[in-house]
Amino acid sequence: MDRAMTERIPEGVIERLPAYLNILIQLRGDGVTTVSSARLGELTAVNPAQIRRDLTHFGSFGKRGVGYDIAMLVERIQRILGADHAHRLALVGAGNLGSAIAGYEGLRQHGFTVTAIFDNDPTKIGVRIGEIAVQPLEELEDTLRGQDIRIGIVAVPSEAAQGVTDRLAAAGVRVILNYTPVIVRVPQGVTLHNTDPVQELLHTLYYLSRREGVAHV
Amino acid sequence: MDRAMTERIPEGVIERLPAYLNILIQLRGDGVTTVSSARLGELTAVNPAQIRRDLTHFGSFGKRGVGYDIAMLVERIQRILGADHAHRLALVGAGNLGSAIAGYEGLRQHGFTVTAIFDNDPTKIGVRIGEIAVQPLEELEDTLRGQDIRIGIVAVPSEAAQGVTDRLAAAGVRVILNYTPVIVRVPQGVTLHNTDPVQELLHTLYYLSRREGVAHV
DNA sequence: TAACTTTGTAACTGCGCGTTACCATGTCTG
DNA sequence: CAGACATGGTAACGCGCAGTTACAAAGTTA
Repeated sequence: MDRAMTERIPEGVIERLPAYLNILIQLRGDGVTTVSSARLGELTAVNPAQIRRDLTHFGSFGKRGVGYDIAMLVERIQRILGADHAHRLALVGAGNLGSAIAGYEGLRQHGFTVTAIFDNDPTKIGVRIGEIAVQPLEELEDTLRGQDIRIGIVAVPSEAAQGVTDRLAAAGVRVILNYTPVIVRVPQGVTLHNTDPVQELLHTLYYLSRREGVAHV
Repeated sequence: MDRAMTERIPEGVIERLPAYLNILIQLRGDGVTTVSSARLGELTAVNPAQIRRDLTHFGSFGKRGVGYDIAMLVERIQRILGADHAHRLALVGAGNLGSAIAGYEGLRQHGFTVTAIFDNDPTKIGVRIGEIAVQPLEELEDTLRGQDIRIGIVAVPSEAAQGVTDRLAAAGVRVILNYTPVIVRVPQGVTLHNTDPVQELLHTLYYLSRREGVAHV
């Protein structure tokens, strides 16, 4: 309990927790109730000992001779990540990518709800995506102040990325997911996460040209 | 250059190369011709010494007292990654996400061209996305055999992910990008890359709750 | 020529990861 | 009930990568 407050948690651990959670939720959906670190290791491609050690950073959740209770572990990981309560998202950009994000099933599953969508294309204003009507970009600040939104997603053309990011940060957003390939700057205290599909493609491309039979997961 | 064949390149290096490339192409677009490791380090948030050392794995590209010639460095990195020639992509799933991927500007910039799009929704067959008409899923194998496609993108609903992956792999695809949250299996020799936006969200969420002192675990 | 800039590279450190090992604790079988 | 078996918790070790510092070599500029 207190360990996470005092002890420094390695970055890699925090990166793996969502992967564990993802698999655990799938297993729970299949009606499985317990899982061993060995089995979880197969499913996530993580060393079983590593999984056990990762979890001990936050306490001791398993039962020896049995494994981990999936429902309980899901709850614990969600609590660790802060995914045990709902989070509102603001989405900027109502194009194909924005629509894809807004309609993404997985978001709701983890308690994320897109509650505001912005675009500066007049033809898109008022259009409903899911249950949310697209608002003009000018209303961004007022809307975000009214609601309590701390997470923003940038899915606009590259040239608009920095401007949108600045406005989100100024409006109190604390986490920004950038889906454009440009590097944007954020003020201190704002967490930025970049997701560029092309960079991932280029990365895997290296191994394609090497054609090494070694599996790369 | 030959070193890359004999020497083992650390995984981290391969991950950073696309980031360098991305910035370099942006700089080139701005008309800049040379860049120092210090400047490139600022723009990519990577330590300058690390950049220099990364590049020495593949040879010595810089000029002392000057820096790196951007046009040359772009070419070299592209060659290292295998992005110096065109790659055809097959896209499965013509929904919002698929459309976003097919229309993504950054793909063409790096020599990627979506040359086939598949979907099993009858209302989507024949619809053009960009210049490509959506084909029924049944034609996947024949189309891929005809063209020489080694990269596939899976942007379908979760329940269809494994099936589509299997068919792509069987049709000779060597690199698969999975945009669904489910874990799919691939045969030996096929490189799999998973991109789940929700997992990235959950990851950043951890730091959001820490900063705000929310109780946990 | 002299001062300055920047790369290439070596050396050192810290640390996360993978692995091994072993005990504690639970289940299962006969 | 007793013993065999399965599994988590935890410690210890080694490896390799990242970050840093340092500095000589090579080029530029004045």
